[in-house]
Amino acid sequence: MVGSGVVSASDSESKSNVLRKLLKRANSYEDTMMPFPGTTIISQLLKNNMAKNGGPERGERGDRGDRGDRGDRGDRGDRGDVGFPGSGLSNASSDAPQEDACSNSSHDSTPQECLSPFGRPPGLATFDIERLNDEHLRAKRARVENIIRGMSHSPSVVVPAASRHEREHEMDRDREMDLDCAPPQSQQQAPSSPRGGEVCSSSSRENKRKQRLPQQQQQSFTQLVCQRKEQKQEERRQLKLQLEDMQKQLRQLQEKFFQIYDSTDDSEHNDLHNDIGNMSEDSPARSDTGGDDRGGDDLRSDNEMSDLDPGHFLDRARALLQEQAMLAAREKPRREGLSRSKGQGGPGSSMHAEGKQLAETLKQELNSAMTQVVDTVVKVFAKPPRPTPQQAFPSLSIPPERFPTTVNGDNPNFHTTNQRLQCFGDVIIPNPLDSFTSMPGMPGPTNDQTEAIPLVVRKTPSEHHHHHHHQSSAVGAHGGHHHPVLHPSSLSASMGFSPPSFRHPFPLPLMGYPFQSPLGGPTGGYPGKDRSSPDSMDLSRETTSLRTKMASGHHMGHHHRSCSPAHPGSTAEGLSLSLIKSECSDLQDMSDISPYSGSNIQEGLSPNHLKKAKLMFFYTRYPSSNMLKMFFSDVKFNRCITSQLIKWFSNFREFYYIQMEKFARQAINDGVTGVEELGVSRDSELFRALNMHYNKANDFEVPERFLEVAEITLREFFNAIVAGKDVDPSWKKAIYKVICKLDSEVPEIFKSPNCLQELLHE
DNA sequence: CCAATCCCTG
DNA sequence: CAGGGATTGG
Repeated sequence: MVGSGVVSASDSESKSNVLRKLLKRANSYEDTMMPFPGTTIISQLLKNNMAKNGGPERGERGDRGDRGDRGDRGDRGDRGDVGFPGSGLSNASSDAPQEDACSNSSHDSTPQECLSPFGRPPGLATFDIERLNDEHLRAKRARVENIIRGMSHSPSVVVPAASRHEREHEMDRDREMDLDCAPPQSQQQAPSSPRGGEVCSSSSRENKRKQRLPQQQQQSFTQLVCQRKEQKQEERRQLKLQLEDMQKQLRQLQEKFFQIYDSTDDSEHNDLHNDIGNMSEDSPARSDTGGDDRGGDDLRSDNEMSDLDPGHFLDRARALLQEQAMLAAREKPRREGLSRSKGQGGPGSSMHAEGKQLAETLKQELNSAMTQVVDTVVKVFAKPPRPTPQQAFPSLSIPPERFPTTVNGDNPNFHTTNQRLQCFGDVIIPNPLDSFTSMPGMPGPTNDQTEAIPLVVRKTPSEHHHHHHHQSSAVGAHGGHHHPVLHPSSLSASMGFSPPSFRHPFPLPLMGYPFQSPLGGPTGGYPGKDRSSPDSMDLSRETTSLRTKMASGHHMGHHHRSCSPAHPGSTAEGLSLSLIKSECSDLQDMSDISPYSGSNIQEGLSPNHLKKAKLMFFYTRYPSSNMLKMFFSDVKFNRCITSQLIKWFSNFREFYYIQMEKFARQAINDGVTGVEELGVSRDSELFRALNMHYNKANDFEVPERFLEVAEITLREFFNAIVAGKDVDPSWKKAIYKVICKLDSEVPEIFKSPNCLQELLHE
């Protein structure tokens, strides 16, 4: 567990780092910082500030996230199935991608960037003016920024940011592989459910979180209550840790700020410290040991924050930055000719006064913001654990006689703990079992009835527009449902128990494919990743998509109750955590109530998916199912979806080869004698035919490699026909074998659910 | 046995 | 493209 000792240690470390970083300001700091989940809001804001200032880091963005993450498909057999599910993920650092795989490298709309919790505030445009001639201020701001950065990396994080980021990648890869290879989980039977296939079941992996189970587990019912209480306290403790970190950072920011502006008014300084100290009276060290019976404390400030949400907080912070900018701009003319280095030696008094004023404002704003954050967090945990009238914790509803006696030899605590944890930490993964049942080779009752369901779900244009609206506005500051500060990914990042799915949302495809919903159905089983996009917390989007799915539902007729309106009070809470919690309980209910809910609301493949698949065909003719899962990570994969995608590519190939054969024969009929005369260029008939099919709108630049492959294929056919091999009924198979080795890497951008927009926009 | 593919049809 | 039967390979 992250103890206070760790915090202080990294704290001192950060301070020393600060000095070093002040000296050598790395241009690339944005890269390392951007994807760091623990980045605080302050540093985010400051970073945005810097970006607006036109820092040199602008050009480096495209590099991020474009690294060919995967490679090594050469040895894949002519059958696409590598049999090793994780193979597509395994070679993180290997080969440089092939030439065309880089065609999108300069594209700078990586998922990470979309994740930036808030857009550039329009008000900061004033920076553009001063940016031209105010070197001093920029340098100053840069220093502040560096300070922040130094601090933001340290608290409660023992691992250096960079390696840590890498490690999370690794972990997730492992997790995915585990997921794929995992043996069938013991399907747990909820007492109320006639068939238990989709009832809440957590893999033991997700149970890594400290399982401190008391010894007297025989006191089943009351014991469970106690455990839950402890869990809650544990989480609260973690949150407080995080809070303290933020406070620490704030304090350091204050100090550095004073240094920079040479404002050495100690009284105010101390005031602020006192304020912060007051706020953090619930110190983590204390709650670590004590921990019980402190709910009253947490409730104390509930009423102060009725209208509070992180959006508000962001607004305030943004206003703060604007204020800073204004002050600095006014200050600029006076500072002309002043000594540039103003470490501790006091420059002019006017500057002093203004700096002081600025410091005052900053402190106030920071203070209030901090207070709000604290209150918000506290409120979350003061919130009753059962937000919905339905049963949020199925473990509690299990008849008591079930656990005390170890029936069938399995540990009763396993179930209950899992279920409980699922409702707590792993709330983002509503039903992990669903991920399992969707894997190939996983026999599951939930898959059976999906067989005959039409797979392409066509949404109405209005709904489409709706989604777009949400997407575009999601980046903005309309702060209702976006909670960058307390977003799970940033929260859990510094917590000890981060549930797997909270981690590293960045390099992975985000949710929100134009027609698709982020969180899928009630069990929303994505293949174990990418569900931490801020958008995925968007309540209205979620409900919309649910509604969409049900409206378009092809007589999936199993009546699950509508879950759209079923987030009581979530918006009022304005916090993703609570939102998730309530959502979890809802999902829990779904699985408990409706035996078919597991695969009932399935995500169909939209026309856009088809389009994307066609474009992908330009790169890969024989994608493995695992590859497809990776590139269509926004669909809930089950047997049908997989089959359909594979069928698509099979159809693509069919058409492709038919064209090849046709044109080869045509060439022969035209008197072509040698393959040298056969070429495939962008204006050849063959290419036009192919492009017509896979890229009808011609809005995608077909990679050069595809032309080469097409040419090779054409020549293969030509040679085979000329050689008279076509008498053999299976003469094409040899050609297939050749062609299947010519697949190239699909650019990373295709993993993004929004890749169509990004690809076709260029 | 199952997944992937081929082949054909509509 | 989708469905469906046949085939193949693990």
